[in-house]
Amino acid sequence: MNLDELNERQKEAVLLTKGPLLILAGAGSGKTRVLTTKIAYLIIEKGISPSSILAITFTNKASKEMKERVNLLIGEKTKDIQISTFHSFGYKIVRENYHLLGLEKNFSILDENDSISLIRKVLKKNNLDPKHYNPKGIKQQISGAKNELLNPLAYSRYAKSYWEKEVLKIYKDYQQKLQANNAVDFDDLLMLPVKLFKENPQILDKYQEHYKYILIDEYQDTNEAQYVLTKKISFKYQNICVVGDGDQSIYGWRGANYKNILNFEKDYPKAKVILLEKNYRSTKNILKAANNVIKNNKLRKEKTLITDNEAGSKIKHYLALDEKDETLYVAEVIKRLLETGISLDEIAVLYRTNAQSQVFESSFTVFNIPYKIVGALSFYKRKEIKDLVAYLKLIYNEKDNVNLLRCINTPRRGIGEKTIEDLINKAEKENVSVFEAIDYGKPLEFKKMINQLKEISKTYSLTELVEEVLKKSGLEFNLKNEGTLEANNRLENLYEFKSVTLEFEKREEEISLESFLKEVSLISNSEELKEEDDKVSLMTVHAAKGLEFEVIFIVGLEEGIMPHYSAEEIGELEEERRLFYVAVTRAKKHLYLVSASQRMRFGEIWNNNISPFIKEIGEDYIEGEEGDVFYQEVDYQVGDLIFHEKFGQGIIKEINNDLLTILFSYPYQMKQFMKKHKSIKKIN
DNA sequence: AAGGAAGACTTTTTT
DNA sequence: AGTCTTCCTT
Repeated sequence: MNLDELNERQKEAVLLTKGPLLILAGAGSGKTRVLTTKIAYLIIEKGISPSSILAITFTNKASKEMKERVNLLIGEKTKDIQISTFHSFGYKIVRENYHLLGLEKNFSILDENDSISLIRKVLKKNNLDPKHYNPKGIKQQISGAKNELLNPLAYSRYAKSYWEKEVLKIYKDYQQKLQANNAVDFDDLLMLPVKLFKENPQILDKYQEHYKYILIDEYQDTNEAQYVLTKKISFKYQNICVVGDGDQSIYGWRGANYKNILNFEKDYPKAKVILLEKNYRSTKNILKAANNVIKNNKLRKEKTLITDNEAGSKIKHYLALDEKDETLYVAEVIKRLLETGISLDEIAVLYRTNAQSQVFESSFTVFNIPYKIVGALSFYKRKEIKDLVAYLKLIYNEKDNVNLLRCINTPRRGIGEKTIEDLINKAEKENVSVFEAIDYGKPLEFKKMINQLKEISKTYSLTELVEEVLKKSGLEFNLKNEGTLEANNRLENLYEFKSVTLEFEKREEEISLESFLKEVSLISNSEELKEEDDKVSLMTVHAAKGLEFEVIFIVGLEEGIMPHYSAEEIGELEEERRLFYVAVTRAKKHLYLVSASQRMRFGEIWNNNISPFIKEIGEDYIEGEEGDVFYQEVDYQVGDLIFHEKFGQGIIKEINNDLLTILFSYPYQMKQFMKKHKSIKKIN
């Protein structure tokens, strides 16, 4: 194998195939290349069987990319390698051993919202007021416990405060409900395998023999459960290679413990450590800015990235009036960049919270800038899709009460609250599932329908099953009848779901309701919006991790947004700084930072200060847009004549603060511009 | 049981 | 500001 394209350190990391290895890889230092090359090297040069390699990533996107890149190196053998996310790997183990974990074969996976609604039910049953016992907060608490591998018993020893003791009660009930539903939640997918291995050493041994070579990406983001899981599997052969960067640890809030990376050498005394500090991605300016920012973190291992790349242009900062102006600025710069030959897919806009995407969506639509939202409110979280999936999940696992309750009266079929309550009570008394408890009236009609669909699911294809569900359930009929714009939209989404199943049937070898539901449950992002699309990417900084773009806009750089107002302790603030660091290091050539001095939040206007992180960059590497055309302040009046580079001559019809409404001649008509927009000039 | 109105809550980030 | 929940009326 030709390793000439790797630098010495990278080569070393690839060649070291035996024993524990920690690769501390700075941003843009080619760690994915190292990982994929290493996998190929193991197979081609070392003759390791692909099936004995386990490569773990955090996101589906990352695992998909790894598969693609390994595939380029070794071709179809790739499919024998276990490349998956932690959760997906956990699912595999649980499925292979369901009987030892108190589950039936067709167990369901409850997503975040399913879990929360289950907690709501537990609260209701215990007569606890959801206003006082915030279901989401309790979910987080339980989730935190599970990530620390605390089952209710262990948690009872740990729980000290009044609040924790209250949570404990709910946790216990919640676990029971899960069991009764023949269901697991996301966290169980990590926790159950560990439980399995603790209780069954011979099974652990089987997995240890199977996966002799283990590679883990983004190791700084592992939580206790993930840490213990991989430690157990790798313990026998100790061929474990982990890659990470403490400076990019941004998942502390979901239990990630970047100390796992610091402790690696303690866990594996024979561990080798390789440092990758050479950056191949960014310009010197961008990299120096990033270094300057991150060095303000006290709780870190010293590391300085260097690059041979050119100095590049300075980072730009623009102070927008408000969130609308922010989008106008970005849109304008994008238009300008396109003229210099940069293409849309080389540009990304990064923000702290999903909610910030909305303004960009509307502006980009107006300005005719094609965009795609990466991650975010996904297709699968839409109401109509969740309804449809609820039917599928119920068909697959009739004990899944959560999904039964979701669809039993959706669309409305005259099964009201009282009826449902009676059914739940009956089920509880008889110790059966709600589905089983149904024996008369309208619910019985529903039950018969589901049973029919069950039969259908045995012989029909997935897509045909979906069609039947849409027909028999009345989902389709009701939306068609409604006829509103929104209903049509929902209907389209349901039809779109058929292309999801079609695509799945084409792609996968093993087509079953089971494998399909697994994928739907674990892929929460509507990720594949066709990568090759030439569009600007909009995403959260979290979603941007691992990606790179020629041009990056980081928007909403205000105190309260980034750093987020919820970050109070020093540790949390440092995580916000790492987040900013991750954002900055996504940029290859051009980096634009934008803050808005005013922003609408929760329907209120907020005045925020500029993010302190911007000052940390250092004056040498950043310049304000003040000197730029964006800051020409001209006194405009209604009736003034304007010249626009594209629309020609126009006249100001209205002035609203900094917004001009200008009437252009045919065929352009009325358009609105910010006063300081560079494309317009006053004609004297 | 359904539909509409008032009211609460949201927006941290993901599997 | 927009969505989701709960309450109230029919």
